[in-house]
Amino acid sequence: MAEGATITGVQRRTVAEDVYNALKRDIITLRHRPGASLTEQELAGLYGSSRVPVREACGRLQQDGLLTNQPFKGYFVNQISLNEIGDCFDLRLLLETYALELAASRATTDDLSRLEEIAATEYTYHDWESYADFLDRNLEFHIRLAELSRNGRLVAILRDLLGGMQRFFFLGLDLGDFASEMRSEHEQLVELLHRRDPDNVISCVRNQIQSSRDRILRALIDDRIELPLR
Amino acid sequence: MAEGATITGVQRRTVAEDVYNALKRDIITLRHRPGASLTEQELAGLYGSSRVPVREACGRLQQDGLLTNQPFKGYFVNQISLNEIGDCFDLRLLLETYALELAASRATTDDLSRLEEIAATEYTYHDWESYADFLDRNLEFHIRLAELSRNGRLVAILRDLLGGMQRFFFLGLDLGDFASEMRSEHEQLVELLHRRDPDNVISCVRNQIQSSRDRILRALIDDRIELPLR
DNA sequence: TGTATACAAATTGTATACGAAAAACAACTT
DNA sequence: AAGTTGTTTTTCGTATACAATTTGTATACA
Repeated sequence: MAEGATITGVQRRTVAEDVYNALKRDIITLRHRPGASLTEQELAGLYGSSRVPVREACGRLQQDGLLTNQPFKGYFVNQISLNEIGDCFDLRLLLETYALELAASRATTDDLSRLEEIAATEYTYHDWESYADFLDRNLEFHIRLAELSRNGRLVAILRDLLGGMQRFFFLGLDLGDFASEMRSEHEQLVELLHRRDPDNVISCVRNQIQSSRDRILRALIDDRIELPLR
Repeated sequence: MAEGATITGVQRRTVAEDVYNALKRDIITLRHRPGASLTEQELAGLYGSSRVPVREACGRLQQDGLLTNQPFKGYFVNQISLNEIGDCFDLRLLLETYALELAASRATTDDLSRLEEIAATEYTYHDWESYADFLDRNLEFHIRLAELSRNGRLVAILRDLLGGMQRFFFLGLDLGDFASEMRSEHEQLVELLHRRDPDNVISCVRNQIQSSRDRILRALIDDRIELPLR
């Protein structure tokens, strides 16, 4: 869901879709800074389309929690606040552990094999271009993981939540080279699922989420970006 | 969030907003049956606007999980499946108990007083028109309750989830006269929050959600609507 | 100087027209 | 009768033009 025009999984190339992806990426990679003001006209110029596809893209980004519309003033890139980061991570913990609890009992060996293939994803430290790609694949991994819960609505919610958090994750990546660390975290999770070890799966994902949160908070404290404290 | 054009809480009347609300209500009250096919043109005619606001409305309803778009075929009202009902209720249990857990420790006496005012909402048995209004106010109550958690993202998720479940709730209402029962359930919850009794708050809401689920499943078994079994 | 008012500018909201892509259908071939 | 091809119809996607609404500004007046 929230994936635009789809034909049973195949995505049609539409201008609105392109604008959505491009704009989203630019927000996530902080090319558009939190608080920045963007008008439809401006965006239409920037991304080479008319205002109609821009409107559609902005509408979706509003639901993604990345943009806010102020009538007759324009769109504004949502601020990143410590509160919001905390809220999101609390929810991520709640929902992702729940998903894995279900997955541990419902996933087949086949499912897990398929998952292994995309667990192996890394990025190149200091290569900003690779960050965005990594974030996409990392998101896909977590979504596939969630899909093992066999609860479609849960997957949709997690997709939205994690999608909205990509911007946070981006902050954490440049802080240090965690590429291989994160990769082995992925593989460890799949391994534990293979062993049908629900308790350890839960505590494992819990630790991973905590360390992800810590990475990001450390990046913020390192003054990598100025942000409102509440 | 997900509330269309807003000026600090005040909602502007826009055609797209009207179409969204009207169409949503018609889907929730089953005026558009699950599986029904709707084209943009058709909807524009039905709701007296051009296709542009219809597109926007349908886009939002897709994210709400009420519509699906099949390119070049039209929009289709999503089916109601037992699986989906189960999934949604599982999530509701998880998220709403979590929200109340937070609320129990974070809500002020003032918050609770304000909540009491909207807890008292009923519907008139067999008066279908009153059902939709009741569902709206009931949703508002649960959202306000969730807001006491002070986790804005959680509120947004619950708004989407419960919003998408309105159609299920609708089914349950006509099964019997639960108006006063639901009202006292609301009041009981607020009462327990007042007493700062977290454990009982949780078990209370758990019971209420269970009985809500049972009502709906009973309505379905009573063959009130034909639906796919998986 | 302060305030009210009228006007101009900026921005979004909506309708409409046109084009592209897919689906539905019919005619044709084998 | 089945499959294939070509045409028509349907439906969506996009650009553009215009209307509605708000904001900001300048001006007149007290």
